Amino acid sequence: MEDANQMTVHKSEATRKSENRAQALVLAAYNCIAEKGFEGLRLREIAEQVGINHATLHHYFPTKEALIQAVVLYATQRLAQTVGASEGAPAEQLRAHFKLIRQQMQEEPSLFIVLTEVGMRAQRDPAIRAIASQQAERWHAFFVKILKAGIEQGDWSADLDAEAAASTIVAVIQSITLINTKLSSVRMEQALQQLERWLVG
Amino acid sequence: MEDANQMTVHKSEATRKSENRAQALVLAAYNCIAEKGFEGLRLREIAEQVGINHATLHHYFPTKEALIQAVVLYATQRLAQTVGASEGAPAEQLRAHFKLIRQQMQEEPSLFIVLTEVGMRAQRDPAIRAIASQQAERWHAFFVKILKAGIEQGDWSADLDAEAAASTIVAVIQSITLINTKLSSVRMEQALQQLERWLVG
Amino acid sequence: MEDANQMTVHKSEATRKSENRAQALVLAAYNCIAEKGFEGLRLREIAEQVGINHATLHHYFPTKEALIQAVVLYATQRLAQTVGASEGAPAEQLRAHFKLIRQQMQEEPSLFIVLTEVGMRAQRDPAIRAIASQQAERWHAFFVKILKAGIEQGDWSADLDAEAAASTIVAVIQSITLINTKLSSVRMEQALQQLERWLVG
Amino acid sequence: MEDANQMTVHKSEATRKSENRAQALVLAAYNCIAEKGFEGLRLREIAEQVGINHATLHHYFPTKEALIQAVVLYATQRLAQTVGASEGAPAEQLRAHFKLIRQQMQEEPSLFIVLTEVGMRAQRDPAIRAIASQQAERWHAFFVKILKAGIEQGDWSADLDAEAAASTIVAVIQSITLINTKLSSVRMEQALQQLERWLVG
DNA sequence: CATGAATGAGAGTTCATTCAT
DNA sequence: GATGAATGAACTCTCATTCAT
Repeated sequence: MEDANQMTVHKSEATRKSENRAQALVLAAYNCIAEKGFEGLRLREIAEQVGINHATLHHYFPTKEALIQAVVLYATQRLAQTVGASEGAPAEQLRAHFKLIRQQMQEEPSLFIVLTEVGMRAQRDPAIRAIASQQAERWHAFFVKILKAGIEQGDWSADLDAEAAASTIVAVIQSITLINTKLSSVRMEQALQQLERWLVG
Repeated sequence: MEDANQMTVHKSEATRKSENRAQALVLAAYNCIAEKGFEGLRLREIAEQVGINHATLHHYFPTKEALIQAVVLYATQRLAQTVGASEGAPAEQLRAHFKLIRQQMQEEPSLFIVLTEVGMRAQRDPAIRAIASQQAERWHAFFVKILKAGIEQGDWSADLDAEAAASTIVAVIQSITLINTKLSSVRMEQALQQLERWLVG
Repeated sequence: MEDANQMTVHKSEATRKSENRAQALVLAAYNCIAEKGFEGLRLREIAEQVGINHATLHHYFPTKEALIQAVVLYATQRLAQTVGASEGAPAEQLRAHFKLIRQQMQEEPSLFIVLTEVGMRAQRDPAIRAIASQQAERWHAFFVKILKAGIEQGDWSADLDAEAAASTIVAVIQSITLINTKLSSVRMEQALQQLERWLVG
Repeated sequence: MEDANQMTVHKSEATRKSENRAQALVLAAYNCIAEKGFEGLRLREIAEQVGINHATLHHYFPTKEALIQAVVLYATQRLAQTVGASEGAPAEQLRAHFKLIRQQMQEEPSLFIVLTEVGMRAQRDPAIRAIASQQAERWHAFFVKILKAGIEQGDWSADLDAEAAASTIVAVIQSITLINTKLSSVRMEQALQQLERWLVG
């Protein structure tokens, strides 16, 4: 521990600056993807936003792919922060979680846009799939755990298939930002509420 | 008259050949998008697959955008064919419809992949949004109609919000192909089944 | 003669239509060049303006070059119509001619624009040079004839170099439409008037 | 400090090399335009002449238009160098200036060819017009100044309209290279001499 | 004569990546 | 680490021309 700390402290000046810059690049790329999708991601633009030369970017991320993977990791981890913190009875947890997600969707819809982009890309890119599906599994497991606990405590009927219900929840949330017209965002809100009603009355 | 007719026939042969070509191009582009996404769509490749010079492609579709729009129209219309043909009692219709979609998903998952790509692109491209959202609305309306009929006939509780439930259904279906790992496709299957259970017991 | 006439008469229905169309194409090309220069001349556009298919254009003019040469001939001949019709005393003729040119420049500046384009192209294209320089010579000769007649009649000093003065006149007229800003068009008007003053007081 | 200076020197070496490249590209484009006009300007060819990849050209000039504007600036500035350096009495200045221009025309007729191309293009391209007309104005003003000074000193009659005469001079010079046949170049020489005779006897 | 279809050559432009400094 | 310069591969799109019908 001490060693690790010392090392961290020791390297901090150079390393932290480097990490900050890497993080700044990831953030800029993240925003760019939210706005224009992977299709619109340009390394020169990202570098410019962070205020460095585009060639310098390659010191932090050797290839475009490497930067993208960092963005994928960042996005999935941000979602993970939303997950897992809730407490209380299972039904209560679920309600709280839905609330958190609805908040997040309103405050920062870009996260869900990026996650959808990531999902599409994961279909084609195994490296990204590895990162994304791991996170999806974790999320799914989170819901399963709550649902099972709820079934045990009688919150839900023993007939409820926890695995299936968790899948549905994840599916709905994942599709939530797919279509972004005002009309559709109303639709998506309705969908989430309906899910809640089915599950937690 | 006969001559004129013959000419007409003659023309229609040429026209049909031309339309076939255009359709072949749309199909090739459709498959390409299913495989690699919009990001991986290359006009030269499409032309090559159809067996024509890439310049000839511009004879049928003046710009890449025009070709893409044709693909979007084709994909949404293919989905539309699945919708609407069902008969019987509302709950039965819904069940039949879910079955059709599950079949389609297994027989031709590419359709749903393309539709998701279209959904993403619709966020940024108004022309595509116009095509896609129109179709989404039609689909949503289709479910609302069934659900309302079912509520009237007592298939579902009067408490069920038809609009919201329809939104949920569309959301789940739309997200169904987002993650395509074998594991996840099991998940999506589960999600659809869960939906069915909630709705039609 | 009779034969020629008969042939002309005989062919007139088909031939005249054909010639009309060829003429229409030349006119359309002429206007296009006046607007956008040779650089902006597109066969498809010309054909469309005349209302025929672009492939059909090649029945009238086998190549783009052939059409351009026809335009060059047309433009130089239009200028020739302005030249040569004047009558009266030499100084009077010159004055009248300047007046005509000033009129033409105001009524149809495009002619002079096209002629300048032709002049530039003649530098590079021998076929065009042959057409254009022949006309320029004719024009120059026209001024020389007037000036010499005027010198004989005492309108101008015997010191006046008719050849040189004619060259100056042609040069000024040719440059007249080169720069087209409002300011410049004032300048060009001044230049013509100054020439007149020098020559005819 | 020395280090910093060295760095500055170092940088200037790189900068100078870069500027040389840019200048070389402008020169190559200039020559190309002189030979084939704007119509015949091909970026790949220019890059090849300078010995770089055509993509590298875009490092120096982001678009073709930018390169063209640089050529326009270069050509007008070269002409400007001829203008303005003369000394002595007005009539003498004018004579000297005509001599300079005649020299320049013989030594490097391409400058005048390019300037004419620029003039044509200025009609359609506002950005080029801004550059070119500014230079034309400067040139015109130069002649006006000389002529007015000459009128004051009695070199020319007070009747001479300095503005108009200056316009004529500019017009003649501008048209000088329009037609380039040997015959015509004799004509242009004559035109310039006639102008001189009218003005400075 | 007229046309839609097809083509080849080539245009300007983009962009991730590499490399010497 | 940082940078400007350079590159190659690929992109979409244009256009005069040809040809079968």
